[in-house]
Amino acid sequence: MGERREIAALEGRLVAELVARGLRQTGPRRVIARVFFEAAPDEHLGLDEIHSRARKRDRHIGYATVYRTMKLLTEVGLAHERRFGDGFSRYEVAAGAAHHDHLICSRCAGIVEFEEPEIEAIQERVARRHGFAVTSHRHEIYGICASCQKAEHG
Amino acid sequence: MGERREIAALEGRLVAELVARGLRQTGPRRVIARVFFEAAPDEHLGLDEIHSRARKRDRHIGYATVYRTMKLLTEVGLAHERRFGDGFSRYEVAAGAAHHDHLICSRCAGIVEFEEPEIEAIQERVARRHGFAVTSHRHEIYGICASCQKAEHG
DNA sequence: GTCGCTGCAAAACGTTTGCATTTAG
DNA sequence: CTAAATGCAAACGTTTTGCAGCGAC
Repeated sequence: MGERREIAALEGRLVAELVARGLRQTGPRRVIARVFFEAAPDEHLGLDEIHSRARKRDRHIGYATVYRTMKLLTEVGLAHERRFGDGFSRYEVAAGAAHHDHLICSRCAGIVEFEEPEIEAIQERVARRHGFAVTSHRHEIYGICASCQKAEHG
Repeated sequence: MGERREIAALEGRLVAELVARGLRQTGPRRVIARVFFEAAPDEHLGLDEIHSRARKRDRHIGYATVYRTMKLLTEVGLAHERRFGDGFSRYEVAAGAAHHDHLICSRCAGIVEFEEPEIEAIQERVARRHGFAVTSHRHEIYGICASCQKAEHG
């Protein structure tokens, strides 16, 4: 699997960004970034979760450092901050490539990602019609997932 | 203009809901609902703004009452709560009819609404493919609006 | 030795709730 | 009269910041 390779690549990009900005490579940063990069692509971790996972590797890491590191990762384009309806921010690895959106189950909070180039195209057209230059977008579909639908009939 | 009529209609729906639920018609509720219903369709007021407008008509209205009234309006389906990226909730009159989404200018925070049935259709298809029963969605396109683009070249 | 980074604790933020009082029905 | 609604102030949960000490370079 290319997983290892991809994480290494992400870490490489981070190091490059740090150097380019005259910032330092530190233990906490490395741990937090790695926890984040290693998360399953559909986990969408919140600060709390990242913090607790990071602590398993270095007990001293503080919440504020997680916050600041994720902010940094977002600024350099390695992370995307998402705000679903549940009150806190979640982060996902910025897919260098295709953008994707989310299907969110209102019952079990499960999240499925999807890509739909056709929607992206239409959306680009809509924006142009209104004179907007698109920088990003967010598209979330809320509903009840298959397994929760089944459970409901029980 | 049908504006007056429409506000009256919305107020009527609210009264009907209140009666149906055994709730009371009170001064503060009337004022808050009216402020909300009278807002321009693209204003997307936050609690703060609704509160301050309501206070202009009744100095005694408290923030908590605005909060609870907007929650009520949301529950009975007369308001939709929106959370854009700016940290607080905004409300808009629930268009009984067609759903619409938002184009948001990252520079001036201006908001333009749009409807795109084609996107809705595709999205329905995507959800079905994943076994989801759609209940709602949110689609926001972020970018720079025409006038901010011009300003930028200045 | 710098200057950035860290952890802690505390502030800030919008949202939400407990409670004593007021008021619609 | 009674239960619902109100305003205030305080509690919440999360995000953000101030600061003294620590550590990368």
